[in-house]
Amino acid sequence: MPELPEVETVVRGLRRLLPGRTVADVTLGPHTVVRHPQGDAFAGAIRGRTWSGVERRGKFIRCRMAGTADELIVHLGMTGHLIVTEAAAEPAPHTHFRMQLDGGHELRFDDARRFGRVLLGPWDALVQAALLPALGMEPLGREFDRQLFHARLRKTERNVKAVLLDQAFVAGLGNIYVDEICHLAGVRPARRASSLTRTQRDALFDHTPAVLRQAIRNRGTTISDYRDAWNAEGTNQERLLAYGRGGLPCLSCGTAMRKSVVAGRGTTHCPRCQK
DNA sequence: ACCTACCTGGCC
DNA sequence: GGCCAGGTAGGT
Repeated sequence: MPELPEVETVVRGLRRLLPGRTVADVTLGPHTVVRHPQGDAFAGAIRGRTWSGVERRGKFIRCRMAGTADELIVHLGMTGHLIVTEAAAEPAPHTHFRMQLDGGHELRFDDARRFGRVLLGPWDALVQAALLPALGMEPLGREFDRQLFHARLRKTERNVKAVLLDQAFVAGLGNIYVDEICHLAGVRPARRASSLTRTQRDALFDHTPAVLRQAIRNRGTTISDYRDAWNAEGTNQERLLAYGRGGLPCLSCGTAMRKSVVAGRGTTHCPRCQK
């Protein structure tokens, strides 16, 4: 479900409440969505702690706690929700943890498909232990580097879609926004990356942050499941040009958009505008 | 560098 | 009943 703009919107929502709140108690559901640490250590390390800040890295949410290098790390998978709510509110189905906060709120995680992941620990140590993946460039950060982008695309035999979906290359892109980026850049997702012109690579590089920033302004894309930290839907689905528009006319040229499978994912492109 | 599996729910 | 879905990991 959630890609970088949705995760960023959740993070901004959490920042409005979490910092300064203390965790009075932690309740875990029957399913083991917590990957690390196992057993009671997870709840024990969080109970009594006070949240300091909330950050995003790729599609991961990082909730920092005062006085420790440990942080709560949440990946929403396809259907996960990290939500702040009144403590009295009925929990959503498939709620996997609840954290009672001072002031009458709870931080809750629910995830029907259980593709999400929850970990606790220092970020770098978890990467070292291979419990977290090493992530590539942040597309909205200063480190998003044009030269590196060109070099990587030039040398791989994979298709453009697979490369852009690779979290070890650029962190945070997913199926929706890769289709949008390719459409705006005029590039077929199935194109072998090494066959692109310099101009096409530049267009992909330039449209990546633009597409993500627009989606963040629109508080994310809600197709069905996605909600932010305050259970609100996004509006970016009203602005999508490619994703979900198979068979519909291209908004640039009117040609019917084509749906296919690229890199194992449903993919939509305009056969006329995208080369 | 590909597959397939992992889950549930919604839609045809 | 079968197919599809915004996510990754793990095996080939």
